[in-house]
Amino acid sequence: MSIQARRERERADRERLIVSVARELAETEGWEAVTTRRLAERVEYSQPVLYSHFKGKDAIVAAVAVEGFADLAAKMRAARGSTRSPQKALANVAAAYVAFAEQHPALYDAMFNQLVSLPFATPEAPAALHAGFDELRQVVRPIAGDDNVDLLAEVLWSGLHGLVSLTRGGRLPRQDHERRLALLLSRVSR
Amino acid sequence: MSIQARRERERADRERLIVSVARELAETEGWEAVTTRRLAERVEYSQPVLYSHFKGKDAIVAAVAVEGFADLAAKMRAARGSTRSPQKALANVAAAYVAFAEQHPALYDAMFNQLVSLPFATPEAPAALHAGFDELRQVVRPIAGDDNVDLLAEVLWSGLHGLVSLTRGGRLPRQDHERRLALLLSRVSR
DNA sequence: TTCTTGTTCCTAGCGACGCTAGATTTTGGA
DNA sequence: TCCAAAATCTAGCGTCGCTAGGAACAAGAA
Repeated sequence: MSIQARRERERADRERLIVSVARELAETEGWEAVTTRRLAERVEYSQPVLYSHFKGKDAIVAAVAVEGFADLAAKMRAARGSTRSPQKALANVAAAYVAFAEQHPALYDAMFNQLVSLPFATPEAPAALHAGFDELRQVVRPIAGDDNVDLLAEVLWSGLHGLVSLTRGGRLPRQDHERRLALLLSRVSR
Repeated sequence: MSIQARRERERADRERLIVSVARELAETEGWEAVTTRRLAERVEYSQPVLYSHFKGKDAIVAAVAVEGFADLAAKMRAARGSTRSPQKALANVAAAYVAFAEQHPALYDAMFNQLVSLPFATPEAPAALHAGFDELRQVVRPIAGDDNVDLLAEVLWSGLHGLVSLTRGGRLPRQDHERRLALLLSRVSR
């Protein structure tokens, strides 16, 4: 009995190890450096072990992405803090979102580009995902007026994501990034 | 003299053929089906001829993307037409943008996701790219107020791109797509 | 018309990828 | 101590982007 418990514990540890090594490798060298061979080598197991934990490479990327969503949600929560002014709260959370994307480009990639198959706008979506979206909802509520809060949160999210992803892809010059963000917020918030 | 001209003409034809076959293959079967082998087979040449035209596969994708930018710019231009009302013009152009992304997902992917190395926010950027951005500028000018027109055009672009790409990735439910778009426009345009 | 020279193009193959079948080692219990 | 089962590895499949080196071809000279 206890011995099986130990085995399960070890398996869970190894699974966490795989995910964190994948994440670290992606964050330091980019996703193109994350191959099943390299990953297996760093985890100090052979390739097939990866497939006893995850259905395929995509599933590993997905696991990393879920970590990313949790981190992002936490960052946004912290940024909102106990800010009184709705405008300030909005600005802080938006800035946190953008900063997260800039500081963790590979993670952000996994969350929004790499991956297509994570359940999202459904109840089965990871909790961290709902938590992150809730932050946007909170911060948007005071400025929604007659508009639907959920919809406005989604629109804000779209604006932030668009800004971030066009900038990261070189589509927008990095130069006026701050001004664009400020303009987006000022327009969205009236 | 004339014979070399013929050769150059044939080379140019073949290059166009490669790009259009790549585009067709991508649009019908997705980019993961566009391999250099399959492409070469459909063009009825061997793989290495691709590399005598393009530096690598990325360059072929880039060529397809440039076609995409031209098409998108044309669609937006047509949508604006001679619309009188600034609001209507904005709505039409935005709808055209979104429709293009929905009708040509693979093309849109090449333009905004697949590719990182196209020169963008610089003078060397393909003309079609400037043309497309100009459309946004035109349509945004009347609603800019005291704000910088270029910046507002970029913000609008970000919003549209965010909406499109989150929806396409399953991050936003397709259901209220229209309402989100309307909300984005109403917020941005005051 | 035949030969030579330079270009064009293809065959074959390299290293790396994600993934898996089957052999081998390790493990815990009889 | 031995055995069955579980865990793990070795080896390899098919595919990828890309390229070296040779074969086939065309154009000008003899």
